[in-house]
Amino acid sequence: MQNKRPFRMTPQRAAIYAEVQNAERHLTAGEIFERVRRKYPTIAYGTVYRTLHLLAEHGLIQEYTFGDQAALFDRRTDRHDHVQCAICGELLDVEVPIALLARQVAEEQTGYIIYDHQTVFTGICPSCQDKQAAGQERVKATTGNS
Amino acid sequence: MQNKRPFRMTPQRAAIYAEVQNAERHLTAGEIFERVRRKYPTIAYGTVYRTLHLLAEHGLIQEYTFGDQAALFDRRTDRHDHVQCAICGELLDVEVPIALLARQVAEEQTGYIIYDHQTVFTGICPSCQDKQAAGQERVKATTGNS
DNA sequence: GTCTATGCAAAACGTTTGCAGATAT
DNA sequence: ATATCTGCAAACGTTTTGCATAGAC
Repeated sequence: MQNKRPFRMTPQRAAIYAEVQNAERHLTAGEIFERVRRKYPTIAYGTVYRTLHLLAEHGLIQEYTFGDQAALFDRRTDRHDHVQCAICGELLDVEVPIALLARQVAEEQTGYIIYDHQTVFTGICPSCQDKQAAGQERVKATTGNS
Repeated sequence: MQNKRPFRMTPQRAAIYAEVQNAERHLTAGEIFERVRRKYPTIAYGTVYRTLHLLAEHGLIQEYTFGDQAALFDRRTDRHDHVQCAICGELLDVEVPIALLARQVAEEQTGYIIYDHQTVFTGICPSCQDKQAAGQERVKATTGNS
């Protein structure tokens, strides 16, 4: 099922892979490009994209696209879901064990053979909840509203 | 919560809305543009995009982006999930009633307040299952494999 | 010597935007 | 009159691609 053509782990590719592994969060290709460029100032955008897709094809990283934003790359290679804050955009991993039940329902309804799924929860993160609460206080303190 | 600035239902906007309503499946902005252009040959891409976003803001249609493909517009305005065929790309609506349980789990794990979610199931549609089966037959009939 | 990878630059793609003229209230 | 809407064209951000050079096996 996987592309088994031999591929070389060149220094550039290793650096790109390392950035994904060491990232504190999911990064866009552009962010990875910027970070890798610190060590390889001549690296090209095209190389970064080609490498990220190569790594994803070989199952070493995962690529996600949420909404109309730039694609994000994830060091995790196992299936998991995400929550995203509608205000600040923060994106977190989350484990929601509903796979079997949900897939069965989907298969029965459609006749498809389902082998994967992805859920994105949208909400408000704790930090933005606090900011909202503070905002409400401020509104109450001044006037009703205009 | 909704933009209540008055907006005019111009002939162009009505035509765009009608195409989304009458579509046999989810359409991209480009497809909607092509279809509306049959009646309004001078309509501009920009008008189509602006109108689709306007309609979505007012809750008259919904916009989805899956993977890195172009955004799709849906006449349905209620929450529902989707299955997509990994081979032919067909995209279908599906109803998977796991909302409350899944959201609770996500909220507990992250501290977020969740108010929406979207699941995309990936699999193989009945038609592509048949084609695959036929392909397997052909392979067996000729040789083991090269 | 042959195949693969890189850098560069241009192009492709979907989408958004500034603006002047047209249209509606 | 005043505000909104349209068409046009240019710009935008992301991603892909062609090609010549460089490097690995």
